[in-house]
Amino acid sequence: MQEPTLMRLTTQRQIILEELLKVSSHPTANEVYDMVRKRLPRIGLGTVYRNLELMAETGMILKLEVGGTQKRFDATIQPHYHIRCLECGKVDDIDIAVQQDINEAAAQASQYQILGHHIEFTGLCVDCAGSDQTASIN
Amino acid sequence: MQEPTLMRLTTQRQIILEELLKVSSHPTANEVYDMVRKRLPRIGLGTVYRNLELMAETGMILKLEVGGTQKRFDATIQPHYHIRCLECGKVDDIDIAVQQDINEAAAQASQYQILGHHIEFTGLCVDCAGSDQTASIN
DNA sequence: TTATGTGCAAAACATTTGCAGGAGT
DNA sequence: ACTCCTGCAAATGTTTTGCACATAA
Repeated sequence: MQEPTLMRLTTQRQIILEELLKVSSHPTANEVYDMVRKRLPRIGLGTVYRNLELMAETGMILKLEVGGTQKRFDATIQPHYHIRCLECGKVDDIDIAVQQDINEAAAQASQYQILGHHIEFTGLCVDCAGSDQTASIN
Repeated sequence: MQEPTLMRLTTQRQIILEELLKVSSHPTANEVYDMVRKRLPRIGLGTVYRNLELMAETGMILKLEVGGTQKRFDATIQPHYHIRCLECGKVDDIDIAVQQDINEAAAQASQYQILGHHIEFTGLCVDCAGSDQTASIN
């Protein structure tokens, strides 16, 4: 008899989740690695990637596939949207109403089986809007 | 006196743009490379990357920062949204109305200077919805 | 003629993976 | 005990870059 495979509660996983819950900055895998390493100096980057991926698959956290070169992770799992600074790459939550109706519209406009959507705004954050050298891409 | 720097019309650029105009598949840089190489066998992948980036900066084409591991490029520059298959990674245009009002909402909800937004739907394409092994991430 | 662009190859990043030993249940 | 997980290091995949030569204007 095979029991269903369960995700073990390892120290590494606990601490990754704890650290992710502490911040609202949508860190990249490498930033999570840096945060976690302060408490678990011997953790490997591979472990961080594996666990972030696993936690995203099981719905404990969100993997943000926003623009830029790296994936980002978010412990806030309620549906919400993001805004990314084109200058410095920072990603913030943006509190506007979730467009519940557009999945329906999308279903009518395509052959796809719609599973969800994400809106990403782009712009300049307060810090970068001031120091005003025309935004670079990314 | 310095004339404004201009983008030279090289054979490579012409052909990259022509090939991109031929398709509606939002190819990755590597796919563009393959397409272009049939006509210009000695072109380098670096040249393709450099030119796609440059053409995106000047607004001739769109660089799509959608989910998945690679950036994609689109010769359709009118604002429009996309849908990505979670199973096979394909990206299609989706013809729903552009939400003109949400940039305004975003401006009120954040400190950012809003420059734009993009909506990415996720789901299963016709091919993948049929062969129904639970979608993998990406 | 000369600044800009190209091909090529190496470098730089981001992410994934194989494996031998370690730890949760 | 018996998997599943981890650290480490190597491999993979994507994009960028340095440089000597070529070419559009």
